Amino acid sequence: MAATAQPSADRSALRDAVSLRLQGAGQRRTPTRDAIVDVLAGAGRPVTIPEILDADDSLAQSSVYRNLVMLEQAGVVHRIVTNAEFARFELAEDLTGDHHHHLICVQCGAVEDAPASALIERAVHQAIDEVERATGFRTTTHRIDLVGLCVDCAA
Amino acid sequence: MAATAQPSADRSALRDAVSLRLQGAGQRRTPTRDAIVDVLAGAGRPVTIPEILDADDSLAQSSVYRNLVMLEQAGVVHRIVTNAEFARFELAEDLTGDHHHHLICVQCGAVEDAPASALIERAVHQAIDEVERATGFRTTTHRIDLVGLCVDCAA
DNA sequence: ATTCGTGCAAATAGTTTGCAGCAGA
DNA sequence: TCTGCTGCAAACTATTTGCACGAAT
Repeated sequence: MAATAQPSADRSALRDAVSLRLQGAGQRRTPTRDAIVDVLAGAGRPVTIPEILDADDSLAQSSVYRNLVMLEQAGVVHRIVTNAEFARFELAEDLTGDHHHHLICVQCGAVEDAPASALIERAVHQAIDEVERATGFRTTTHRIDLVGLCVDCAA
Repeated sequence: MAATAQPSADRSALRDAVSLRLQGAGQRRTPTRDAIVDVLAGAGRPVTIPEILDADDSLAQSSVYRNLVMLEQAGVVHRIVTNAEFARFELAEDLTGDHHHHLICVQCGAVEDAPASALIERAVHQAIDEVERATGFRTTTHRIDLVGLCVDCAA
C-alpha cells in the first residue's frame, strides 16, 4: 500500500531534510512546523487544515495557515486545490522520494494517493519534451489526477 | 494551434449540443447561458469569471456564477480550481471533442491548453485500468497538468 | 536586546444566496 | 398564469492579516 504512514525511523531523517530546506529559506525550525510536518507524514494522503487541527489540537488555525504558506515557499509541502471546500496539503514529493498521483472522488471529495507507474512516467516525460519544444513552456512539475468515485461512494 | 477560437460554423452546432444537455438537466436555454458558452468557446483556454464579465458586460456577476454551477451540473462546462485567486471554466471536453491538458504558470497563474498526445493517452488508460483493479476506484475523467513557467515568465 | 514565530480576533475576498421583478411556455 | 431565470445587494466562509506577547539567538 502506498498510503501507509512512514516508519518512525524515517521520521527523524525527514525532519532533518525539512530543517535543511527551512534554513535554505532563511527560516527556523519550530515545534509548530515539526508538528505540521508530522501530521502530513503520518497521513499518507493529502490532508485539509481541519484535519491537521484535529490531529493536533495544540495548533492554532492561523499558525497552521501561516506555516503552510511558509513551508510551501520553502519547498517542503505542496498545496492541492480541489473543488472541495478545503485545500489539501502533502509533503513535497522530492522529500519523501515518493512520486504518486491522486484519486479524487467527485462525490465526497476524498483524495487518495496512487503510485505512479513507470510506464506513465516515461510517456509523460516524452510528452513534456514535445510541449516544451512546441510552446517554450518550462515544465517543473506535472500532476496527474484520476477523477471519479472512490470505493465507498461507488458502492 | 489548439488554442484558437472555433470557426463560427461550429458555433451553432455547439449551441445545439449545449441546448440538448440543458434539456436533459431540465433546464432552459437562455441568452445568458448562450453568452457564457460563447465566451468559453471563443477563448480557447480556461477563463475566469472576471474575464467572462469583461468579455460581455451585459452579464451580471451573480448570474454568471449561478449559471456556471448549472452548466457544470448539466455537464456543459468544467471547473478548474488552481492556486490563483479565481477559478477557471472551460467547455466540457466531450462537447468540443478536444481532449487536452493544461500548462499552468506558477508565476503569473496563466493557464493554456496543450493537445493530448496519443502516446500519453494510451499510457494513462493503461494506468487507469491498473488502478481500478488494485483499488476499486471508478475513474470517470483524468486530468494532466504541466506546472512551470510560461513563455513570458521564463523570459 | 532584538528578531521572529505564535495566537487571538478582526478583516479580506471569492463565491453563494434571498428576494423582487420579468420573460418564456 | 405560472414557473423559473435575472440582477441587485446582503450573507457566507475559507483564508489572510494586524497586533501584542513570548521564545529563541
